[in-house]
Amino acid sequence: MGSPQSAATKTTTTSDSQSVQESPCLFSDLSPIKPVKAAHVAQGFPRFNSPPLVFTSSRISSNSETFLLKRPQDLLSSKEEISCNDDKEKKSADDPGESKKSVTQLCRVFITDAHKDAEIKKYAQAQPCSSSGCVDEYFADPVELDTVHSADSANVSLNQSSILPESSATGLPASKNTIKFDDINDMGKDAGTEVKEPLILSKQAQEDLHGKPTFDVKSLNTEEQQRDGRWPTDNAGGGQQGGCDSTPQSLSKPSQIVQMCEDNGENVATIPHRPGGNLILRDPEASENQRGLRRRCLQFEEALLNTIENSAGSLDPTNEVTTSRSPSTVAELKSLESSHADLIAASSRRQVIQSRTNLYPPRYSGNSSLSISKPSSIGLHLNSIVNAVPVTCGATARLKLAEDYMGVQGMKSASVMNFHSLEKMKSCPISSNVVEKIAFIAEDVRYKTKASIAASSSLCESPHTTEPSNLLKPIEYDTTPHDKRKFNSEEVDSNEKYSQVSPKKKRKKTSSTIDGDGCKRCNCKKTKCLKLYCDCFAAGIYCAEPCACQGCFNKPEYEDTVLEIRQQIESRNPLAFAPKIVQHVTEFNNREDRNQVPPSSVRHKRGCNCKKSMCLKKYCECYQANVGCSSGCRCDGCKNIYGKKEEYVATELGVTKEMVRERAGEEKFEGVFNEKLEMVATKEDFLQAELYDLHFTPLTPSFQCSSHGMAEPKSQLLSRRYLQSPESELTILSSCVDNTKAPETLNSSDMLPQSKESLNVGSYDWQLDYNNVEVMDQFSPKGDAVANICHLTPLSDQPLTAMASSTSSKMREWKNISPVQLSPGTGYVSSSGSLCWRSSPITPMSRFGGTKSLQGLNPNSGFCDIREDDTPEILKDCATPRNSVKISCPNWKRVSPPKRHSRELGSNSSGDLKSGRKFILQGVPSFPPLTPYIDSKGSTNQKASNNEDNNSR
DNA sequence: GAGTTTGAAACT
DNA sequence: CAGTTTCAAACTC
Repeated sequence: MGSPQSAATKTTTTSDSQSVQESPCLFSDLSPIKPVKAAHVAQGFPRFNSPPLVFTSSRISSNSETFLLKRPQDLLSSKEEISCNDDKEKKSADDPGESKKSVTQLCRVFITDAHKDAEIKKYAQAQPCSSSGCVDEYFADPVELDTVHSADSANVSLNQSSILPESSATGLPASKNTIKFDDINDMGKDAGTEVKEPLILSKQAQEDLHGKPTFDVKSLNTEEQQRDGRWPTDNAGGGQQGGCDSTPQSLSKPSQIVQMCEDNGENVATIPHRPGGNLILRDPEASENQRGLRRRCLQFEEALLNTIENSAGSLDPTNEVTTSRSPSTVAELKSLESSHADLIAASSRRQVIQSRTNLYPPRYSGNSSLSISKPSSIGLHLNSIVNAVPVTCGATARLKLAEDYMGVQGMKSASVMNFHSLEKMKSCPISSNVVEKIAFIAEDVRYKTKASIAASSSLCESPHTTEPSNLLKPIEYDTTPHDKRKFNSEEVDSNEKYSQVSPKKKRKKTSSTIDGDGCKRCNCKKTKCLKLYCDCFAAGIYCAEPCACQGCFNKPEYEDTVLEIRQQIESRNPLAFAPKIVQHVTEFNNREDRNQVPPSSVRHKRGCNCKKSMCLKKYCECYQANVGCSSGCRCDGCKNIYGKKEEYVATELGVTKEMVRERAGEEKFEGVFNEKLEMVATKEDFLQAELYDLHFTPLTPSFQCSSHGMAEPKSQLLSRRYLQSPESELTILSSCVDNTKAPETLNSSDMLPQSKESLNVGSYDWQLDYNNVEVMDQFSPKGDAVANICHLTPLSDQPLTAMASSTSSKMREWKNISPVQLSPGTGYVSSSGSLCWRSSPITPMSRFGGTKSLQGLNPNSGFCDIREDDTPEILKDCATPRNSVKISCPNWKRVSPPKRHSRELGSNSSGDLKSGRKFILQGVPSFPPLTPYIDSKGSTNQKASNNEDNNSR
């Protein structure tokens, strides 16, 4: 696929990113075109990613011009070196034996670097930095954006066009178009398709407006100049990328978001939405305002975006694609309305296309090297958050495109704020709740990104994002000295402490409550916010201003350390960061009558252990989450106002039995199965709950589903270890709940839709896959599991067919749900994010690499884990559920035996397992959706799976 | 705001 | 796996 020629410039440095060669071309090309991956994975991301990249590059360039240039190259050229350096710097990670770890670390490092870069950028912005800071908000766009590339010009042109219709259209010179085409050709199908329309449009526009290219030209020139100054060598790569990204955002972020949501499968559907974005362009004022917002968001987002892009190549492509497409559609629409609009749109597209073309090549090249790039995306939770934000935004925003657009930006900014400054978030119209959710999602995303990063070696995603990420990351990397990484160093602590010292500021009892920013306002003094004691850390978000923590390392600056610690914790407890609160959707939801998930369905995965508070105070996690106690709780004298443990158990049993019976009757399962099913059903509730959580918090969902649902009842051991941890996600749920205060019902409703969506996307097959995945996960929760899953690929399993029949109904129901819901960033992103997360560094990458077909696979990572738990339980219940559990228990990540294990397990209890799976599927319809998303993301999963195998081990 | 209580997280 | 310690939030005054 020839990494585009242009790309060669950058790629040349990396000459060999192994994976790059493989996937980069294809995927890179495809990814942009193929909305599937990109869209799925990164829908939310794309916006952020693209723009940030551009901006970041420009900004960064301002701050550390040379660094940026060099870094990308260096990074690309020699990831290994970087990795080595990182390792050295970071720690003792140097252990030669752990090449894999080093890789992951590298990825992380990059990510962290990206974050750091972002931070630096922020600082730079704060500083008088010439162009970036001031200009950004207003004129800056042109300049910074220009640096970014065509995107900027596009934006400018658009803006100007709105104001001065003439310039925009003509602005895009034919030469550019030609270039674009070339690049596009290189890029691949996506580019080509997109480009064509834009070209036409551009031609028309040109005809209409003949030469007023001045504006465009100027913008371009300025951009080029800046590029030259800043990124002499990297111009094509980073700048273009950024430009591409930027344009999309400006033009059609809303549309993109929508697309992201809807397009889980593909972009096509999204196109219609795009027009909205175009419409925005129509209104000069609105566009300008948006610009301001965008710009701000971008600034904050930049770093994150960069990372995101890297991580989620799919996203980038989607963005690009959307932009390209949107123009076409937009142009059409506009043609109807006004020639000016057409011209503008065309020009914008042209520019975008150009940027793409330019970008892609580099990206591709970068992709090859991308393994590195991945890290960028991953970055920290915060980064992920940022990334996630878009997704979440998409989810939330899907409802309101235009509004959301703004809101989304706000969200993004907010998410960014989490990391950097929450203040901006406030400006955003979006509710704090949304922001919180986003933040959580972001975390998930971040993990995804990590995974993607890990996968960077893997082909798929890397191509698109990789380059940008690489560029950014490398730069950031260089710029952001390793010092930060060494949170170990006391200096950092002291610094942070002093910096943060504003202790107890806000804390005030928001306690668990999350700020609009998503900040939990922790007050950690000894843990440096690197343990689960820290709400922020547990939630996967960076500590922010509101926090009164001392010596905090949970900051973007210390992403590396944060990631490392996170991994450590996850290694101990894969579910440590999974949402604590889970909702069972399965059977209740399955039935039409039960459309509403009873509030009781929401429960704490792990359950509380209250002895004195009687579950009537916030000491009780259940109470704190506004959920009732469940059978998983070990509390004494439970008086939880949201639901007593005893009550829950009683109802659960009754419900489960009924459910089992009905299904048994319907499905005609054997009596033996019925018993097992009952067991499963009880567990399923937990699982469902988990699934529910997943919807809210993609990252953990899988875990939730898997472990708790099934396992908790049986053995807390398994479930707990796997599922228990999930605070972050839970927080999301809790946050939602808190916000509404009728958390259960609301959440359930909300969650369910998402889950449904996800299910829809996933499709029945997915569910099956998940089941398999679960099994797999049990063996190897993380990457390995994924690989296994791939093999299993669910559908294949026959039992699945049976399952399908039973579950299919549920699935269908879910499917009935509007795809849009599914598309929403939340569920979608979250799922992916969760997956990434789980798999976290290791597996995630491979997953991403996978292709759509792999969908099931991707979800695997996250879902697999969940399913694993679930299935295991089920299996355990039926036959030898614990076997699976045993496998999983030891060390999910480590174990990760390939397919064999899963199958073996299945074979062990083959009949049982199958039956169990079926049941599970029925019970856990919600899962499929999630997985599907993941799958979509994971479309690359298959590939990723391959990579995962490599990466994982 | 300081001190106490509580239960989760971490450690052994 | 259980018990203990540590930790930070929740709570009280």
